[in-house]
Amino acid sequence: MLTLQTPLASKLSAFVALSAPDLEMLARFHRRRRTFQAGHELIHEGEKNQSAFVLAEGWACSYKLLPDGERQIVDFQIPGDFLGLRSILFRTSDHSVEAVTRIEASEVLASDILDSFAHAPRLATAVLWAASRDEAMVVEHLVNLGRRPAEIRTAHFLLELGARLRLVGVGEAAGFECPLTQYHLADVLGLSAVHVNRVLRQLREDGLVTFQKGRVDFDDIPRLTRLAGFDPEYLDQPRPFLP
Amino acid sequence: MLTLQTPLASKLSAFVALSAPDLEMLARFHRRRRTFQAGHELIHEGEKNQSAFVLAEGWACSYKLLPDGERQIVDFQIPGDFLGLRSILFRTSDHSVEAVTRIEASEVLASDILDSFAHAPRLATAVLWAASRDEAMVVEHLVNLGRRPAEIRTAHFLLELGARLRLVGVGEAAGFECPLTQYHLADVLGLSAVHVNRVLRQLREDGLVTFQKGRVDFDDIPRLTRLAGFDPEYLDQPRPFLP
DNA sequence: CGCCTTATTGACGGACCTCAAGCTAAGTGG
DNA sequence: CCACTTAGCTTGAGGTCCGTCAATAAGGCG
Repeated sequence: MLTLQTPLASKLSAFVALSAPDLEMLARFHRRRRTFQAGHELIHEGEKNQSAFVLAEGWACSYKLLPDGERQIVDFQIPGDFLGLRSILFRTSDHSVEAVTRIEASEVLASDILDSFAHAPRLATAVLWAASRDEAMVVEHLVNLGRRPAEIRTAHFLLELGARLRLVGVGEAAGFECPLTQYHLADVLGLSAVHVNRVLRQLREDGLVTFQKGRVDFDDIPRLTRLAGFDPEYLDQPRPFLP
Repeated sequence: MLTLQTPLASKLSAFVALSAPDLEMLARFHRRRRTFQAGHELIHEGEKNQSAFVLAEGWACSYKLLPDGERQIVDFQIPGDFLGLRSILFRTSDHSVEAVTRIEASEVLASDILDSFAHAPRLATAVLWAASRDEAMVVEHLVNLGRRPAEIRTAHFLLELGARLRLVGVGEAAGFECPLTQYHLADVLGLSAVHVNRVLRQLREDGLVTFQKGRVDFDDIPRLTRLAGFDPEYLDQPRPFLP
């Protein structure tokens, strides 16, 4: 019997109870494991025939660059997340992905995905669910950028990141190790690095969160959650939907 | 032989050549056709067991409300688009959907989707592709909100909308009929209605776009496209990926 | 030690918001 | 036919959130 050895398998199993053949098919996603240095760009916006990856270890981020050189980070990826899944369904990738830390990731070929759809429908459903969950996070991020002021936006982002990490068993309720710089925060929050710095100071002095020295510490979770209007519903991993 | 009678079927066929059994399965998505008045809320954020729909006629929008009553529109949907696909994969819907105009839409049950995954893998692949294309639009929108100033943001949005409509055979290159109010624009662009009004005037006086009386007219497409940094690559419908 | 990345803080300006008032067009009922 | 309402659009004045520019620490790391 196959065990749930990978973060992806355990994530998908939270949605669909996967059979032995499903897990075997899923295991094919994890051949071709590779290591990349921090800062390496795995997927290049605008280029054709890009691969996808499954992240096994470390942090990555997906982003787009604008004509004037500015960058908008779309999301950060943590172990168990796909990298560049969209880029194998489109001819050319609509975004870039780079390693934030040193990472380990397995290359997934288009044929792996397509075969799984043809021969393991439950796995296919699970992949659609994972893609939908990613989209839900992007949507929440979009609301964050469109309608929340900088301080609330930052608080919301840090709470979401903490919740996501907890779901894959990283960090504690009170905080987590965080390899991001204030420039990463600026690029994901649509702010200038200078303003991010001021907002972080404000949040720290108000006794809400401390973002410092590679760690995020939640100093007052109830007050912070209320301030941010944070509701983790859209991240929830219920009992399997398909038993 | 089945013909491509619905906008959804023709959209999916641009990605995957669907067989007769695929099309038959897809036809099941279109039983239960219903009509809704403008302003009717079809899908309710936070409620359980919501349906999904396929939009056949008219415009809809998906959005989230914030605690202070503000609204962020995530996207507009036009014929051939799914409404609330994510809400049937999650226990509770993470967003709301309402009709912008009078619309016609067919209710899609979770079982319709799941059966199609089990018995029509090519159709399943096509649905994943459609979901990924929606996500690509949300991502571009996110970049718009995070990093583009109001005027460029507005220009980009109108160009994207025009391009999407052309792909389903609505409107012309020079413009399109548009049922949106300036309040809709404000909610989708993350701006105040007052500022939207000023930006539209600016764009009109600069001879770039005219948004007036239920129509959008592109007055200088090359200059507008350059201003917005608009590249429709992410919307492209190439020859079928799976022949 | 010298270099480069990251963090910090101040001064100043501008993009966008809020409040407020008034306009137009279309509908509704007397 | 006309008062009245309502939804949508328009414009001005004034304030604020956040960006840019600039300078200085404060660490990693060869």
